[in-house]
Amino acid sequence: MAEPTRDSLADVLDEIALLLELKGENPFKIRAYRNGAEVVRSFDGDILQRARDGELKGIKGIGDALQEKLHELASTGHLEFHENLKAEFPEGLFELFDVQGLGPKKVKALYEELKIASLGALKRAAEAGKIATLAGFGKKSEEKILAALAQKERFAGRFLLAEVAPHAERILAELRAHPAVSRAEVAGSYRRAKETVHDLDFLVATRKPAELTAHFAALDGIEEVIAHGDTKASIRLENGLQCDLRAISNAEWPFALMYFSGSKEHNVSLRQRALKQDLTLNEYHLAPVDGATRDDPTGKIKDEAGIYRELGLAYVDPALRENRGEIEAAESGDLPVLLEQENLRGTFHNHTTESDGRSTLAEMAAAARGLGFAYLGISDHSKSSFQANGLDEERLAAQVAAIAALNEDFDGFRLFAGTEVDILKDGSLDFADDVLATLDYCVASVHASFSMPEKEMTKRIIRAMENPHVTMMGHLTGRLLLRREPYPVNHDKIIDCAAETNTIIELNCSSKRMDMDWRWWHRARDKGVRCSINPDAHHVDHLQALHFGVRVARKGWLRREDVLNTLPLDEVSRWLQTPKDRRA
DNA sequence: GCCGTTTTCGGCCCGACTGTTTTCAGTCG
Repeated sequence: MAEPTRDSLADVLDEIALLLELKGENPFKIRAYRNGAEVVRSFDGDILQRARDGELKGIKGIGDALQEKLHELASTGHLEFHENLKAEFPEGLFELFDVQGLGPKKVKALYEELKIASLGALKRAAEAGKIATLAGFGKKSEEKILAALAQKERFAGRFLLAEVAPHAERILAELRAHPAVSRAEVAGSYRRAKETVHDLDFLVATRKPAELTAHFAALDGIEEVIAHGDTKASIRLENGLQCDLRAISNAEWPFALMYFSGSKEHNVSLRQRALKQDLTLNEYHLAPVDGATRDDPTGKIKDEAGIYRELGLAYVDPALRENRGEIEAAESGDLPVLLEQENLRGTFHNHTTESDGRSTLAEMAAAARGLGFAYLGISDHSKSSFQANGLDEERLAAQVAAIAALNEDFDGFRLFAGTEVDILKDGSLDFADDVLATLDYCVASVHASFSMPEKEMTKRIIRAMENPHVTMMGHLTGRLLLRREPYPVNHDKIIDCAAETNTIIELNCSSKRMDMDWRWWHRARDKGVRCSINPDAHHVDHLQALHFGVRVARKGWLRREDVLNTLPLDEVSRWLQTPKDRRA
């Protein structure tokens, strides 16, 4: 078995939860495993080492049983309890859970009654009409299973944040235009700025809910109406994106908006907090629990901030609602003042037609000025990236000269000459130091030899960051969302190295990257690592990605002062000219 | 399986929709 990691520990706990569900175990026990997985994922510290050392005492949500299991898992790489559970069911059974409408009870019935343990077997049984004969299933269930399987084949089921944005805005505008709607919003993971979303959750405040669900179910561009009731409807767009609508009253708005914005974990935490004050929180109200003598605050709450206030908390921005410390920070008054899009003064890491971009140097400069930026960093590929038409030393020198010539004519705007230099297999760079020294800055990225063990890849990247000419680390894990897994790196070590060497880590906000992942920024920030929000633009239109970059940066708790490209031109110029070991 | 300033036992967040039922279980969010 591969070396255990934080994620593999959490994944095993989640898998145990699923297996216990299949066995029909106590639902609260199942929840304890799920909760434990979440605690492991978001724990602030080296939980892997603590698990190895058997030092997990005192972590909320990890009791005696989970402590022992995590210790066994971290120190030996496997868990007997887990292995035994797994042995009770065939491997393929797990993929059945990905079919919409199938939960543990139905999967169990399909397996026990019809010996179905794979998507293929499920399809064959449905087509043969066998499923409709099962108790608890009927003709409709069988049709739904076939439809869900077809849908699964056509669409991955998740979408990039930037990809769904136009649909979200279009539908939102149509809902707001309806005369019976007083307020409308997109809630859910879209509002929380998750890098990928599974569906869009719309919320409207109206006195005529049934009219709105009907309006929603009749929108343009719908492939299928999945469900349509008096207060709730679900549709699927032609691109496969599922959209849900909830219609509620004006008075319920703040409660519903909070509820449907999630995350689920954030909401659960708030509910538990409410219960300590004898209050029950749901999508309709924040009211006294049965039998409590206290007053009902529901009527005086007009917005989400009012709910937080009633619970003794500062307002929590939707991007932070992931139950990763934001509630504690809201209680103690330590929530960050988050970065705003208008704080950005420029951006680094952009390509031109000189390598694999589709806009020229002059076009990129004009586009950046059009957005009101004071500077734009150009960083075309280096020679090893021959697939991307990377520049050699000679072409790079010519580009530096071309940039200098353009800068002659600018007033209050500047192009910075840089490179996106390849980090070679051994951690050395594709350009020699004396070449890098001729540039304003340097982004270093991995573009080849992805399949290395974590240790080696981490060493490779650290060696690059230790170079005095490397300003920032580009797309740290090389992931392509929904397409390519990240290569394994030790984030903790890289963050520590970035802090020590004053190397910036990029938040590459190309919609398919969003790399480094938002989950790591809070920790990086606390260690003093600075971020640069870069679109990795290969066309003038790609500069728009910065909008989503800012939203994801906010999700990573980043403030204006944590982000290099919020500095005005004179300060950022001075900063780049200061030798790396003397930069603040 | 976890947790505790009402508790070391008895709670654990909860409502809408669908389909298969004839009063409700399962799934989803």
